[in-house]
Amino acid sequence: MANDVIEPTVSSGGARERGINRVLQVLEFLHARGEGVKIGALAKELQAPRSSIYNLVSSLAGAGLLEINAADSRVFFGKTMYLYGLNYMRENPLAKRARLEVDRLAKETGETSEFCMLQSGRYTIIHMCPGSRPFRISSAVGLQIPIPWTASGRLLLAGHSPDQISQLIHPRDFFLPDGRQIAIDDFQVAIAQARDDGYCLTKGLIDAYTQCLAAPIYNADGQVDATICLVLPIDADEHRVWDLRGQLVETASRLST
Amino acid sequence: MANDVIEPTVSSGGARERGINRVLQVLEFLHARGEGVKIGALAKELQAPRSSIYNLVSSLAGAGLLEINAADSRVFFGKTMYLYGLNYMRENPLAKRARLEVDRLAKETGETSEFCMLQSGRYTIIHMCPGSRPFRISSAVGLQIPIPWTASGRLLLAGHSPDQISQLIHPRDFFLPDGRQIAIDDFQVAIAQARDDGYCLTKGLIDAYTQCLAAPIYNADGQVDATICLVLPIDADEHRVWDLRGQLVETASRLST
DNA sequence: ATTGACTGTCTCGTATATTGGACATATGTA
DNA sequence: TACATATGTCCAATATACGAGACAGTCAAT
Repeated sequence: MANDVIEPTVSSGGARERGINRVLQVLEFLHARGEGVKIGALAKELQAPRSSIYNLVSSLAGAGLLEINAADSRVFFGKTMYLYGLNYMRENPLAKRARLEVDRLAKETGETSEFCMLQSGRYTIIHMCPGSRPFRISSAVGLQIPIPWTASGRLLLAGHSPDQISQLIHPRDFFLPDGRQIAIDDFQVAIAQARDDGYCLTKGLIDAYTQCLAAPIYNADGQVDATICLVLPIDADEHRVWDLRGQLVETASRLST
Repeated sequence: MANDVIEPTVSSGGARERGINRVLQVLEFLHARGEGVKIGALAKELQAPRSSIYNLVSSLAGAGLLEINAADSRVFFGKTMYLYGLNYMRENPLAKRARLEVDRLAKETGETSEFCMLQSGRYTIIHMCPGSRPFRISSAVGLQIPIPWTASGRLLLAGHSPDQISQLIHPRDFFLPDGRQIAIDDFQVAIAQARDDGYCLTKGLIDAYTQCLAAPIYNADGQVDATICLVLPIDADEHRVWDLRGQLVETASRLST
């Protein structure tokens, strides 16, 4: 009674999933894996009955949401998933508008420009338009990056309490690619700062040669729903960065509802 | 007994669907509809129990595959669907290569260029790159067009028997936008012709001002898996069309396994 | 104020989707 | 050749997801 522990979501052993949750498990796993997986391996990795996965995959493959490679019988996303997914970009009011603005920004500034959101607790690039520099930043649509590594991440967490933030982010994500560690306290301060400033600039975080400039897009409730950001070379002229900041914030506020 | 009718797939009333099939039903419906639908309407249109649809939608929305518009609570595809779908383009060997070739063709020829496949029995534009003409053909990725209206459609049906073809295509699809009807016999002949020629050219079918040039992509079994096609103005120089035909066929055969 | 239509949430009995296991083939390796 | 491991398909038993309906709340029209 003194310690009336809440059960950690699932009682014991392996989370037993059925029905639609199995479907979601499979899709999530394939997305995380990023390449085709054999059905057997899929069942093993998900700790699910082989027969269940066979049934499930053949249903999804029948609809074209998954495809089974004829050569090596690996399972991966199919063209129906692609076509369904395009509906999001075509119809979602925010995504639709943001895409146009991002493309415009990239064209006008010559810098790589991105539209980002949280997707199932992960920082995700929804749309990106490469800049015109010969050495391009390696970034891509669909890429998921640890939240603390990014300027956009700081803004996207603005509405969350420190506790939520600590829980949301895996400790390993506080280590940058080069091994440096971001102190969690500094991070919390940076988030508050970014919220108050209405933009965020991070220098040399993911790599030493770039700085990222991000601005928040608010939804009707005043929550940060998404961000747009520019990826700039670390030695960009300070006045120009300040000017770009203005453009970015202006664009973001136009995208806010 | 004289009229021992085969039961129309499901005994009585409405096709009773459960589990994963319900999921597929919902997604298919939303895709066909092309815009957000209220949950209640969704249940009504699918003739499904309201409570089932509520459960299903909230599961899918929880995963981000669907999203519920906060303002008017309409349901439509979500960003997770978009991100999952991108995996298809990123990883599918054929789609990946075809996209590059289509972009190249459009750039080199200045004409609208498309990559097409059958998706659940419907002719679908998987990727498109607009040409440089001032008056663009209105075509878009994800667009589904009645098979008989297109040059690609003729090639995609190459492997099917006349019976299969008749069954696959809805009678209404033999009527062109302007009301003209395509005779089914002529259509069958055109398919055989296209198969033998290894390409297909149709003039003024969808509209009077364009002709379409398509070439088949074969899979390992020698079946037509997909096509690439060019959309040209109806008065294009004949020699140029012949030259483009060569380029197109050559590109398609490079894409064939 | 009354009516009707719709939304979102919940409960409980039961039709059925899921599953463990069996089977026949295929692939690989000592 | 024999042995081990994986694939794809099928089946019967049963745990459970689904569906009918109840309920409270919202909105518009009369």
